[in-house]
Amino acid sequence: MKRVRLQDVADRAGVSMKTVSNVIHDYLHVSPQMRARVQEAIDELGYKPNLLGRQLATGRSGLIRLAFVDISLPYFAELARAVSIAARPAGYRILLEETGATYDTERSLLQDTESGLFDGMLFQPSVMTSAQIAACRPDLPTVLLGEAAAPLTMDRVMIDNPAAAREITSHLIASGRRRIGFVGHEESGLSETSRQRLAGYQQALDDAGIQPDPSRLIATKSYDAMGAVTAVTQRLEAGLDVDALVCRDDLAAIGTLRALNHTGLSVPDDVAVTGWDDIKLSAVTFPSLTTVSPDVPVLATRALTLLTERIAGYDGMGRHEVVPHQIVVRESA
Amino acid sequence: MKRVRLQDVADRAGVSMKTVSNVIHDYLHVSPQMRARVQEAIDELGYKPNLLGRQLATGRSGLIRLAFVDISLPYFAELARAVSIAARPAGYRILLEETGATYDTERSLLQDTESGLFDGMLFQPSVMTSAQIAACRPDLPTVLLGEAAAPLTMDRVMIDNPAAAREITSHLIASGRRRIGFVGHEESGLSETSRQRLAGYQQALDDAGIQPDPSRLIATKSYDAMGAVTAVTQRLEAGLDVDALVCRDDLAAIGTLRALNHTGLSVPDDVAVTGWDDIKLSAVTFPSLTTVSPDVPVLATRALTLLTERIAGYDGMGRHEVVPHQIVVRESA
DNA sequence: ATGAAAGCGCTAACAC
DNA sequence: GTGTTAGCGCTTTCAT
Repeated sequence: MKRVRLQDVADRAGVSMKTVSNVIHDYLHVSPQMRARVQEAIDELGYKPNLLGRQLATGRSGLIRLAFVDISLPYFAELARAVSIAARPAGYRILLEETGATYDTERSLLQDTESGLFDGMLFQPSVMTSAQIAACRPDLPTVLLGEAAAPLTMDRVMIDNPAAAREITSHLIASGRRRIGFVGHEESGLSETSRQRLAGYQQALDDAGIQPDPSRLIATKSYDAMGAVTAVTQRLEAGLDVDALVCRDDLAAIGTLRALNHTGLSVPDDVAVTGWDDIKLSAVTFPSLTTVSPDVPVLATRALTLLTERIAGYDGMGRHEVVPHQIVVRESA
Repeated sequence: MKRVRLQDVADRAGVSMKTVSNVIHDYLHVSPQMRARVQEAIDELGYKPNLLGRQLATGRSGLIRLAFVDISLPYFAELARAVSIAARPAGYRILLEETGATYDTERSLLQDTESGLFDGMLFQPSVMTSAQIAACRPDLPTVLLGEAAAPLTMDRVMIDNPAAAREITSHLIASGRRRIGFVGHEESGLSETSRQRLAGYQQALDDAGIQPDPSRLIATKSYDAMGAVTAVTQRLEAGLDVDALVCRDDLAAIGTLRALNHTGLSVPDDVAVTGWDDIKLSAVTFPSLTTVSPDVPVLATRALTLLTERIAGYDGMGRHEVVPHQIVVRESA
């Protein structure tokens, strides 16, 4: 069975392409009998509009590029789901793009050598700095996600990281912890994310008159939980002295949980632990994680709204939106 | 700055569109000086080929639809990553589609009312039966993923579920367990996946001359870990008598771990636990999970190869491929 | 080795 | 209300 085109349907129904197009798009001013006749032809021929033709004619693809480090990191998987759910009613589909946290890949997202495929992009940078991003001036409508790098000229949606870090650290202090460490920042090349969370962590200590102790900072080699297992275990064996650990994200917290358990320390009795992201599994670890919970559905919705406005032609300065977060208190702290 | 088209570049360089096109596609027979002149025009104008035009002209979009239940389930996130990595060198991009495990959504994937956007589809069904899928006859080249429903006419890639279930259950038996339960199948409407894993589990018990005990089967209300926490906790409180639990997947196992810990039972001393999928976190739980590890990269690669062949026009019977798996023994069993 | 021109399938402005 | 027609930007025979 060969391909059926709009013209074929028109011929079959004895009308023009325009009329068939009207029927397909539920255009108002079509007489019922005409509509029925055309619909019949569509059904008989099994006509399916070819989206490539439509896209070329309208100049819009209905595709949004969603780019971040790695879909296998639970936070990003959950983010992708939220975005994909929010995109559907807006008539957009999501095309997945992973950067692997390399500069070249991130840059090539902004400096695309081809055009037309995407109507817009949602991009959570991880290694590019604000200045580098600003220098690229993507010609695709773009909204940045997360706390990393955002030039004033571009839209961005995030949660207030320093505030959240301060809150969750204060929660630990309020429960009597004093020897509070931090787990999960990069060994070198601190990301903006880590920087902001560390800043909030330190601020909370300062607020409470606690002297921050650099020996309680535990960097990791990778963003997965294993990186934290290795790093924390090693530092515990070296005599790390803490009664609480603020982790950069839930994966680091899960790794930390394992390292502590493995060393024979009990959570939260010996050491309290907090996470960040509130990934689904954080409620099921043992003990379950006290964590920072960003409102991901709102984040996705807002980002998509801003992007839609850009696509529609809005050309003003960058809007930097902050969406809500909360501290979810569970067993680990 | 307005859009630059192929014709603009051609005008600028004083050549025809064809020549510009040749340069862009690294066509062999172009004189070096011509190539240089055209390239200069491309650079000066900042020309970026419009993919929509190309797609319409070639009839191929370079897009593959990847459809499964829910990207926020770690196994699917890891699968998506593997597919997206395998797709890149083949020149394909991945468009994400979640079915939410509903019949209507799965069906609408196969009965698409539009065409042209995708060159092919990778689809892991979860609720449709083989007969239902066969009845739909998608007109898009399609390869099915996973053990669920696959008509003889369609390609499919999976691991040998009954064998793997039998192996991991036998591993428990070999380590002296006898009162072995199963966790994580659906309360009603057993999926093909659960059916096959239960079959292998039962086979292993039969092999060892152990009488399967239906009271040791623990169904769950959802595929997330929470479903297992609830179900297992409840059954433990009701006096469940087991020394091992084979879980349908790692999420169920993680939930089971928590339920056991919470009840004061130790893993693996009191109860051994096994998972399925070898998601990244299964190495970091405490205790870490003994689990079935499908070779996901190979699965993704093979699926993509079969799909590429279909796209290229292969029209033979369905190929049903089995990719390797192994039992990864960790602390939990 | 390069150019001319006919599509790819659909949309939308304009005419009737 | 419905038909005509000119693109959308690129590829691709077929000439030259």
